[in-house]
Amino acid sequence: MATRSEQREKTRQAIIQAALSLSSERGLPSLSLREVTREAGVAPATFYRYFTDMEELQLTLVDQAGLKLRQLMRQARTRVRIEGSLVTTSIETYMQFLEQNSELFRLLMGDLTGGPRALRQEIFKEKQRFVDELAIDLASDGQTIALPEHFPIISEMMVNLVFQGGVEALDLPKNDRKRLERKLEIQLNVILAGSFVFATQDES
Amino acid sequence: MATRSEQREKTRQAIIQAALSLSSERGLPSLSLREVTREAGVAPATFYRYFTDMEELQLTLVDQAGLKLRQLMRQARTRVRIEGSLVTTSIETYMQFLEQNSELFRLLMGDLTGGPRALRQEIFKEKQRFVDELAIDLASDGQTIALPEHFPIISEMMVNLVFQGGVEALDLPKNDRKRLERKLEIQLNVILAGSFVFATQDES
DNA sequence: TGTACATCAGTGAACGCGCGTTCACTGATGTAC
DNA sequence: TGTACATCAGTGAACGCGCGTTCACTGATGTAC
Repeated sequence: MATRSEQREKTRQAIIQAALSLSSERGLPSLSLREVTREAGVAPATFYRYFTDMEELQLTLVDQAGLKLRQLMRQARTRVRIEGSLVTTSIETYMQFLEQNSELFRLLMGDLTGGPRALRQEIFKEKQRFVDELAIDLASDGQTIALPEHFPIISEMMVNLVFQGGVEALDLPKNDRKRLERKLEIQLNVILAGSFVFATQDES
Repeated sequence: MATRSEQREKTRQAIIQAALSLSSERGLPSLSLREVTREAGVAPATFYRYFTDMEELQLTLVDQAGLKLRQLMRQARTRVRIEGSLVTTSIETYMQFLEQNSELFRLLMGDLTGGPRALRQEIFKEKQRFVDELAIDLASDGQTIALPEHFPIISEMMVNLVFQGGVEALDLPKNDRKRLERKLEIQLNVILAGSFVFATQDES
């Protein structure tokens, strides 16, 4: 039935998924190899057919999370340019992603600040890529008015705030999340208003 | 020489310090009891004279970190009101604290987003207290102009951004930190400018 | 000050356990003819 | 299609190790008289 390579990929994903779902309760770094393989339904030794050690699995997870998030947000911002309100649409999309990929996401944020050094740097790079893309989109969308050198800075503000807000949202019940969405909206609008002021105040 | 209670306190602090300094390399949650006592120079069994388990030690560390940070920042903001520039002084003070207490700090941020649930909530409360205090200070300092209902929101923005920036600063060399300080300054000023706009735009 | 007793911070040995890692293996899938 | 052999995903048993926790103990500090 299943070809060898299909089966291989299936097992690989089972291990990754197991690590992901276990990591949402306790942190990634404190997961044991045996725990993960047990959750995945394979023998401990099987792990070594796919990863050299736990650290490699962690890096894989981070890559995967970052990739997925960036794809989704990029696409969201494209949609924004067609539909209208940048702020509202972006936040809604982000929150949707958050609900569907909460483990992936908590992992990304948690290890950004608290994990082992190597992991932190990897995640930071991932976040930076994300900020860069947003800066480009903001600069080219025509709605956002800011000093040219401020685009990377306000992008970073937005990403930091939305990410931080998002990760806090995970621990909240549904209706509190709506309130948080509105708060994020205000925050982003404050930033847009502020950057507008800087861009227009002293035109010589 | 040393009284019993002095000695007791000294050992307690040795354990706490050991956990702190070990936690900066790998996360708090993955520290073992034996590791900590080894680093502290006491027998494993001694641990139980001070804490019921590792979780209690973790909560102690978080409390301690939060307390120390809030004290320092409050005092910094008082100084601000005397000296002048809120933004510059606050950031400088914060960065100073960061350098002197980097472990304490990374711990606070790391477990805010990635640690076990109980720990996350404890740290979140700590951060919220911090945001509340800033909101009060901003509202009463006369320099900051914003809609009344925006004070808590912009306080949270500031705290989130500065905390996030700070924790990233820990991995940077000294001179890059200066650049980061300047970036944070711009970010806070953008927020202040933005909140000003909202407060003044449609006065009916 | 000196003596007898109480307190209690810190210990060392022991326990059972889950861990990461290795290795020779099994048996299903894939390939060559 | 059928047969013989190669590949290789997955395994089960075994290893030595550090872990958390317990317990009866030691000996210095504190207290009462």
